Amino acid sequence: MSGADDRDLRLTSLQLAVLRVLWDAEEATVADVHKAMSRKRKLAATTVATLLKRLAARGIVEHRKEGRQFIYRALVDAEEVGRTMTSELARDVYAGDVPGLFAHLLDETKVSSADLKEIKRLIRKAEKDT
Amino acid sequence: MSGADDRDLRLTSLQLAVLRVLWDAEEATVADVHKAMSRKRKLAATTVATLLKRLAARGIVEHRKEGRQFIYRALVDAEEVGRTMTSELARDVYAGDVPGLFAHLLDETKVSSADLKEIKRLIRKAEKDT
DNA sequence: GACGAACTATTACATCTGTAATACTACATC
DNA sequence: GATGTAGTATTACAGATGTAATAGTTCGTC
Repeated sequence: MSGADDRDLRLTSLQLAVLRVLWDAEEATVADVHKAMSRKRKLAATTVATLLKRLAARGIVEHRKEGRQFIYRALVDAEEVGRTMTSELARDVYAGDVPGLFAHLLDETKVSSADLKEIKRLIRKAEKDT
Repeated sequence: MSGADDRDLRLTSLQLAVLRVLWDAEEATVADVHKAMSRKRKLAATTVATLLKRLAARGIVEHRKEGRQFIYRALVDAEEVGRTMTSELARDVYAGDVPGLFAHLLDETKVSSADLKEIKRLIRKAEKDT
């Protein structure tokens, strides 16, 4: 769900990294997010707090207060963001040439044969309900 | 070719719109780009000039002078940009879950059956040279 | 009830982006 | 050679982003 609101879902790599933590954890404090991200990027805790606050201002996440700390949770799901950004990529970079996008996908990110199998299943499904 | 340079290929929608003109036309003046874009976005000619100049500063395009005007051409091809941005999307949004990305692709952008056919061909090819 | 610790809020600042107005320059024409 | 004109160069400015330091607030503990 989380609706087809009007929020702008153009998100940067860093913002997505923050969101990922929330997607994985459902709810998290600033400290939690900071910790979870620390493996990949070493940012000051206040930086993470700023990022979360900005995302909150955009309606991408929200928080409730518990004691003196904030518990954040995402207001958009990965589904939504994925769909949006994928369509934009297809439109902006591939001028709508979806097979072209797909070709790159196959080519660049090395897709495992298990993945290929899964993808073929998806195609059969798509063919059915055309 | 156009090499695995160190240029940052993170490009916005607007920047890609400019690039698209150059990709389609091989070479173009500011006026050409302005005109080509005008169907979609009405920008001042100086705005387009600014965009091109900034892209040039980033090494994404280059220009040569002819008379008093500049002839621009892209220094990166669509291939390159597409690959880069697709991998980033897969990494950042899908945490590397390529079938997930693909599922969205099938689901959201309505893929024609011709495209599905083409995609299946690509898969067979990928399976072969695994 | 004073103090440090744990948190959030405020402020900072350089860079990039979108958008364009204005200033400058050189060529064609009268 | 003065002038309009077609182009580029310079300057502007607000909003977003990455990054964080510092300031303020509130518990828990002596």
